Parts: sequence; structure tokens; C-alpha cells
Amino acid sequence: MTEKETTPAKAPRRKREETKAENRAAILDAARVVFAELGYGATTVRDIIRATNLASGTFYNYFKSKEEVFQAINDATALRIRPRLRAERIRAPDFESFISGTFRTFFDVIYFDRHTFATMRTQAHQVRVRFDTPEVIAGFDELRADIELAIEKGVLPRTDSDLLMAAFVGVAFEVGERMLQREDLSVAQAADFATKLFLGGVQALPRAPN
Amino acid sequence: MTEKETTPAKAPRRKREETKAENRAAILDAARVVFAELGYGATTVRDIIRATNLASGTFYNYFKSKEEVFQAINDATALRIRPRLRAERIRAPDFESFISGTFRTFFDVIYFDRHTFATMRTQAHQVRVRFDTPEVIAGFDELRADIELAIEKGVLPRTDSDLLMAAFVGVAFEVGERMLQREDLSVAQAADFATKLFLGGVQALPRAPN
Amino acid sequence: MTEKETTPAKAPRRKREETKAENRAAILDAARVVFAELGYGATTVRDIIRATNLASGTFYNYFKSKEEVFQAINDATALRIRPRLRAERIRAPDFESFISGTFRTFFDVIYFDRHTFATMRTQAHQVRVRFDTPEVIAGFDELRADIELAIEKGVLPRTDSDLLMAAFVGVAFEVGERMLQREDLSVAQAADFATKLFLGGVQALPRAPN
Amino acid sequence: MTEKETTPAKAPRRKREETKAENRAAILDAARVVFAELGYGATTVRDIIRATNLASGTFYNYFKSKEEVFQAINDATALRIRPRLRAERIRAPDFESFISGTFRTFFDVIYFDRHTFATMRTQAHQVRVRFDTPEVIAGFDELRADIELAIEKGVLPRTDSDLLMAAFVGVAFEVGERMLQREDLSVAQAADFATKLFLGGVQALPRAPN
DNA sequence: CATGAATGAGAGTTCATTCAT
DNA sequence: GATGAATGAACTCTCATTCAT
Repeated sequence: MTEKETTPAKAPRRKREETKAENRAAILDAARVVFAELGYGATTVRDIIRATNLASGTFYNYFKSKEEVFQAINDATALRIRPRLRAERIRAPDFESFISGTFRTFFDVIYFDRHTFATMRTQAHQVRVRFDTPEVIAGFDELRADIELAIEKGVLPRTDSDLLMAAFVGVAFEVGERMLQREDLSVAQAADFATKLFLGGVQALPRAPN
Repeated sequence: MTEKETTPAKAPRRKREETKAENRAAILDAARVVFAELGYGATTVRDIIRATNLASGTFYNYFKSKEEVFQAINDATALRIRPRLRAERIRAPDFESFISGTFRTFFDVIYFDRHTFATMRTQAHQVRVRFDTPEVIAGFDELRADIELAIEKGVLPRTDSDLLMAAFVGVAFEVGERMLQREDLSVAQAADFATKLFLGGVQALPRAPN
Repeated sequence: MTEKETTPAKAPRRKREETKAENRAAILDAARVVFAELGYGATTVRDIIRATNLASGTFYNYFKSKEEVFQAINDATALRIRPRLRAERIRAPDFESFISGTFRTFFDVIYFDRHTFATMRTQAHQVRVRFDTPEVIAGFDELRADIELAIEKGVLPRTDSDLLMAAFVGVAFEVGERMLQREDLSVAQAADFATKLFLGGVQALPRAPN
Repeated sequence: MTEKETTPAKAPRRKREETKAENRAAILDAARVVFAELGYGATTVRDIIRATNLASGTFYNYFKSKEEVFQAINDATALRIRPRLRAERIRAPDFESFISGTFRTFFDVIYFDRHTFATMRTQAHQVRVRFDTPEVIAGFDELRADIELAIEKGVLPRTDSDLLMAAFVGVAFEVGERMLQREDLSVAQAADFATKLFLGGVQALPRAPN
């Protein structure tokens, strides 16, 4: 019924909206790959369109600029990471499992998205670019709130929560990147390593399987 | 004696070479600022020249591309960091002072260069670019060798030295950046924090002054 | 029937393709003139665009470089010359008419294109450039095959066919050029001259009308 | 004496003039090579200087532009060819030896200069450039005067002397070029071929050694 | 005179963006 | 709404030329 007449062309209204969604998704996917390959600053709108099979003009029906695309990607990434991190923290019974759960979740996500993150490393001899935009970092910011809560409760020493956050982020991104580079490291192992380092320092680190 | 007065044949030559050195420095300085402002990928050679009062063609008397400028900046940075890190490690009597000395030195250097590093953060919605190019990383690689040595000697548990390196780098850059952002943190405090985290985990962290 | 009226969907498309064809032709025409005026080596892509009323970027929608334009011009020229030369040779009953037909055809074609070829000479103190690119030469190469055939058949002495070809080409281009320069020489006269020279040497040359 | 004091530097006056002559020659030699390699239109002053070990500024002490260099080269070439052609013509007892002597002399000269002329061919797929500038052609123009003289005397039929000249030039350059390209052709053979063609047409051509 | 760095015009080319189709 | 050619600004880089040394 709905398909019978309102659409003058062959495509029913629903089809149109599907196409729109597909085009938008195609642009976002292409942009993720291209940003990773060329770096954000160096990629041009044309680079993004080229990685798509859309016409150049079509891009502007969806986004005004590469900045807007970037924003959209980040929003989507944050949307995937943040709820999971939050759920993890809420569920955690103690500080230890709160830390291990956070690392674990983070490594899970980047492993799932490894194709996007992986290409980011291939720019040999070049500057590394990390997707730690404000939006992504914001996910960790909630974590700081919890750190501060833990300090209040006496579970953690009354330390500089901002620096602890920074250290957390640094280890998460850096160890995560190695995990993606290497083939012999599981998400569990990476999470275990980071967690032990945070809980007990180098002396507490897991023995290498070797 | 020969150095006392202006030899008519030598003075001019000296003038020329001085100008060249000045121009080269002007380009490097401008590049540092512009890279920081626009991000490495987005800056063009013209952006660099514009930040200078040289003619466009002059750039190419000194560098072939922005990549080469970047390389030169990094080489200079590495040249300042690596010898100091190496000296530090050699001097260190035990693993603890080896770690603390390394963090301390690293934070010292980036604090000294804070104007370069600081501007790098201001690119609001943009991807952060880190100056961890191969050359800089190489400085840390020597550190990995020492980590492995420490493991051999039994000073450290037989853990994954690659991941330990990664964690080290992550904390150094991330905590270092916070140190530069904030006005209430000394090099000593940042180094103390990072060192304690590495040696004893979060429980060992220093109490905040507050 | 289907061709009778303007299909609202097709008319626009046709317009586009017409414009494209026009632009391509405009570039080729401009290039012919500019190559002739400045010489091939000295003309720049921008010179070609300037001789057009297209925007600079438009050039690159059609050609990648001036080399490619040049190629296109030659292909078109060869396409006009070669089939005619071939037909001529096939039709020729004996060696004499084969030679006279070839000269005649060649002069015919360059006379038809005289506006292109003529301007080529005006570059006063400059090196002359001849449009004897591989493609054009290839037309003559077929002629060499026929020369060799004629030698096999005993119609021609067993001489150096490569040199004979060279002489043929030299005379064709050089006499052709004079023909275009002068106003008192018809295609027929030029062909007659060249043919007689080839068949009987200077003693056989036609008497000047004077 | 002359060396003792007027020259403040170590070089005596004579030395200076020698140096000047050397520099001028170096530029001309370099230009010959470069013109041949890149084609006249495409070569830049810089290309010429680069093929020299002089500084860029030095060029302008000798020539104002590449046009001027070109002029100088042609003058020199004409100076080498024209007197020889003239001597040849004067010496020739009859029309036959006049033609054969001219071809012979021309092929002699380009063979002597084969390194310059040879490189001219290597520009595969590119437009061929010939050094038949007005100056060089002028050498042949004197030949036309002789042709007309021969016609007056009745040695030659009263034909179109301009076309005969053109044919002469065409064969000379084209056959000459083949001679340089091939390794199995002597100057004598090439001259013999061209001469026989002019004197008796294709039927009179020399039998190939094969 | 030789030198070679500085200059800015101008080359080739790509880009973001528009808009007729 | 999709298309893709046109546009001209802007980019990378080279050039001819000058001139302090």
C-alpha cells in the first residue's frame, strides 16, 4: 500500500531513506579509513569521496566539511565506548575490578575496531596520530569522577586524580596500540598487564609466558 | 692574533654564513609554531613561509619539503633528549633510580621546550599529534634494552619488556602533557608521581598536597 | 520514433556531452595553435589554457599533461593520414603510381590541415619542430614494407630500404613545407616534383612554368 | 714581470682571459648537450648552468639568455659547415661531383659532431628536433645559388630551384640521421646513396651489400 | 669577475565548492 | 536527491635574474 503510489519514481519512500542512510554510512566509513591512512589534517574532502563510490557533489548533501564528518565519527565512537565504560564501573564491586574492567573494556573496543585503529599505525616514519579527541577522552573523564569517589572513600590514596587519569589514558592507548600491532597478545593479556602495573607497579607485573 | 681583526676576505663570508644560519633557524622556528597551530598534516609549506619574512623560493634553499623540516626539528629534539637519557641510565645505581631518573630527565627536557610542546595541545577539536617519531622513540628503545638487562639481572620480574616500554612511553607523554598544561605541577612532582606509580602501583602514589 | 522528440531525461545529458566535446575540441585547437607559435617544448599547460576561455582546472578534466594533448593531436592526424596512404598503396598498379600516389596523398592531407602545419614554421629563430612522431612515422613504416615488397618483386633495385624510407620522409616533409609556404604551388605540382625526383633524379625534374 | 704586481690575486692577466674563454666554451658545450637532451624549447638556463660547474650568476657574465647561447652555437656550427660547403662547390668540376661533394661534406660534419646530434634522437616518444635553424639552412642557401647557376648553364633542367633545395635538405637531414643511428653505414655509403638518388632516381640506387 | 642565496613571478596540479542537468 | 564538470583559489616547486660578498 504505502509502496503503491506516493513515490512517482520506482523507489518507494522507504527505499529513499534507506539509500540516504547508506550513503551517510558510506561516507563515514570511508572517512574513518582515510583519516587513519593520511592523518586527519592531511585528508581532503576529495580523499573521502574518492574512497566512496558517490559523486563529489553528493558529499555536501550529508556534511558541510570534513570537520563535520570527523565530529560525527567521534560521536559514534564515544557512543560505543562510553556506555560500556560506565556500565563497567557501576558493576565493579571494588577498585581493583574497576580498573581491570576499564582496561578490559577499552581493549575490547579497540580490538573490535582494530581495522580502523590498525591502519593508523602504518604511516611509517610519520607522525602518529591518535584518536584521543576530546569526545573520546570524555569517556575517561567519567572515570576520573570515579577515581575521585574512590579517593573519598579511602580506597585510594589521596593522590592527584588528574595525573592518575593521564597515566591511565597513556597506558591504555600505548599498550592498546602494541596489542594491535602484535599477534601474540590477547585482549585479556593486555588488560592483565595494565591492571597489574596499576595495582602493584612493575614488581607485580605478570611473568612472560616465555 | 689572526682572530683579532676583520680580514676583508673573511668577514663577508662570515656574514653570508650567518645569514644562512639565521634563515634556517627562522624556518625551523616558524615551522614549530605552525605545526603546533594547524597540526602537522594540515600545515603547508606556504604556511611555514608565511610565518617567516622570507620569500617563498627561499624555503627550498634549506629544505625540500615540510617532511624534511619536521625531520630536522625532531633530530634536534632527539639530540637534546637522548644523550641525557643515556647518561642518566648509566649513572643509575639501581632500578628505582633508573626509572625515576628517566622520568625526571624526560620531564625536564619537555619543560625546557615547553613553548613548542605546549602549543601543540591547543588544537581544540583536532587530533593530537605527538612528537614521538622514530627518532624520539629510539631514545626510549635504549631504555628497553636496559629494561631487558634489569630482567636478566633479576631486578625486575621476567615480564613483557615491550609492553613495559609502551606503558613507560604512554605515562611519560601523557603525564608530561598535563604537567605543561597545569601551572601547579613541578617537574619533580610529575616525576615523583610517575615513578611511584611504576614502582608500587596506585597504592604507592604520593599524597596530593591538598 | 524514439529519436523524434526531446526526452526530458535525455536532452540534458546530451547537452552535457556536447559541452564536453566542445571543451575537448577547444583545448585541442588551442594547443595546435600554441604549439605552433611557441614550439612544443616551450609551451606550457597554462599557455594552452590561456588560449581557451576555460578555467585552469578544467584542462585536467580532459588531459593529464601537454604530452597527452600532443598525443591526442597526433593520433587524430595519423588517423586521417594512414588509412588514406594504405588505400593508395593497395590501389597502385605499379611502383611509379605507388610513389606518386603516396606523395600526392601526403601533400593533400597537409594542405587540408594547412592552418595547423603552416603556423608551425613561423617560429623565427627557433628550432623547427616536426609532427613526425612515432604515430605519423608508423604510417611511413607501412610504406617501407611496400618498398621491401617491391624489391622482392624486382620492381626496385635491391637497395637499402631504410635509407629509401628516410629519403622519402625527408622529401615529403620538406617539400610539403615549402608548398604550404608558397602560394604558387599546387598539391599536384609538389607531388609531381617529388615523384619525378624519385623516379629519375634531377634530370627528370619537371620544367618550371617560368 | 707582468706576473709580479698588476694582478692582486695569484692569476696573471693572461690567465684571466684564458679562464674567460674556458668558461664561455664550457657554457656552449653544456648547452649543446642539454639542448640535444631536452629539446631547445624545454631547456632552461638553469639546466645549462647545472651541466657546468660554474655558479648560476656567472652565466650572465657571458650570455643574456638561452637564446643568445643558441645563437652562438649556430654561428659556430655555420662557421664550420659553410666554408667547407663553399669550398666543395668551387672545387666541383661538374654538377654530379657538386652534389656528391655537398652530401659528403654534410655527412662528414654531422658525423664529426655525432655526439651532439646523436643525443638528439634519444628522446623517445617525443618530438624530434632538428638543428636546421635559419643559420644552418643559410649554408644550403648558397647551394641554391649554385643550383640556379647550373640551371642557367643548362647543366640542370630549368626546374623549381626552391623545391630542389628543399628536397636536398630533407634528404640530407633524414638520411644523415639514419646514418648516425645505424652502425653499419659509413659516411661514404650514405653520401653515395643520396647522390645516386638525386642523379638517377630510385632505379640508380646502389645495391645493398646484402 | 665568480659566487650562490634571495627573490617573487609563474609553472603544474589539486582542491572545495557550485550548479546545470 | 545524485551527478560530475566547471571554476578559480591555493598549493608545491622551479625559474630567471639580481646583487651582496
